[in-house]
Amino acid sequence: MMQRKSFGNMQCPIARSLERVGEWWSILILRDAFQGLTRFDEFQKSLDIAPNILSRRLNALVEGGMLERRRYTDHPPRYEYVLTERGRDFRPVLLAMLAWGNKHFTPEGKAVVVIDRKTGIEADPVLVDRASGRLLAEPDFGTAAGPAADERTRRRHAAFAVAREQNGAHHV
Amino acid sequence: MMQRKSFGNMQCPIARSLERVGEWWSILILRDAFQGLTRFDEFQKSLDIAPNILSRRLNALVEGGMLERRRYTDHPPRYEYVLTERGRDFRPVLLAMLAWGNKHFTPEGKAVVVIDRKTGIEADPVLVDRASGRLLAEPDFGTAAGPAADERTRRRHAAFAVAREQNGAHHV
DNA sequence: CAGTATCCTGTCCGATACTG
DNA sequence: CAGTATCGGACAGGATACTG
Repeated sequence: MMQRKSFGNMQCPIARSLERVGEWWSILILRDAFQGLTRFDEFQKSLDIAPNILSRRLNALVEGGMLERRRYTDHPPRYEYVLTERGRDFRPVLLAMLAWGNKHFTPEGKAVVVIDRKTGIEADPVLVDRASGRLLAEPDFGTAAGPAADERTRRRHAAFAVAREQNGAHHV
Repeated sequence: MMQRKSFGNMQCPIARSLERVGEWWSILILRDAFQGLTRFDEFQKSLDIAPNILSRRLNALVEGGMLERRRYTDHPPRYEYVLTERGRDFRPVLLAMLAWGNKHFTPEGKAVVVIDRKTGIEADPVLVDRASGRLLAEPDFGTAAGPAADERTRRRHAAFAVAREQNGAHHV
């Protein structure tokens, strides 16, 4: 009945992202890819995942454009899986999840942290606006219907859209 | 056999986060909660989700500490679901996913954007280190085994751990 | 309005065996 | 080493009916 993954308003970029990385393993595979893993059996050992499942997820990630399958030796033909630009762009999501997990699900302390590779000093990942450097926090920042929004999306974001259109200086 | 969600190295904060929000709907429900939705039927209409499934996911989110179930009227007893601090802290993940989706999966243009609510100007979400404000990008920043890392985690991050322990100024 | 109760289906995943 | 092929189980999710 469900022809393919389809969740509510498919215009939503979050829902679209989930179409690509919604499966459990996908995100962990990408995480490992950022660790530098590229080969089938590296992923398999790291994740302790059944080979058929790994194959399936890897192919899905390749098809989704997050990984590229590249032959690294000719005979026998051997392939490695490397992050594409799209895959690398997923990194902020991963780090945001890492920060969230570190804050809320590590009663025994942090097992993995983000560090400055030169100094070894731990970093504290926060999301900001690139131009202004301001923290992307409520209530200063919110979401709004974008230029390509359809009716339904626009209705969802009515309150913000108003503020945006007026482009005024009063708070909502 | 699989008693509960368990993926490879469960020390990893990303894997732990996935335990809580790994199901497809969970993230979309949180997204809607940030839109201000609080009531059962609001979620249901917005997501076009079966009521039993919504009930299941909502309860899981409450149990996981992301949402709080709060009685807002006594007779008849009515409840609303509001974000807890843990739930609100998930926002950067959502916005990072939004940014990723906007960059890669919107051939027709952006349907939803992050804006400054006062000015209506679109923001460009990027992840930085809170203290230094520096972009958390490769190769300057990476992940490393934290203080609570077990053997396996430490081995995974061997290269980075070295840099961290030496705390030196040379690059890896 | 805010769910619960049933029943059913899809598919993600695990286990295992096998191949170039 | 790098996968494919097959089988089976668990569970997320869908459809629908029903209740206070």
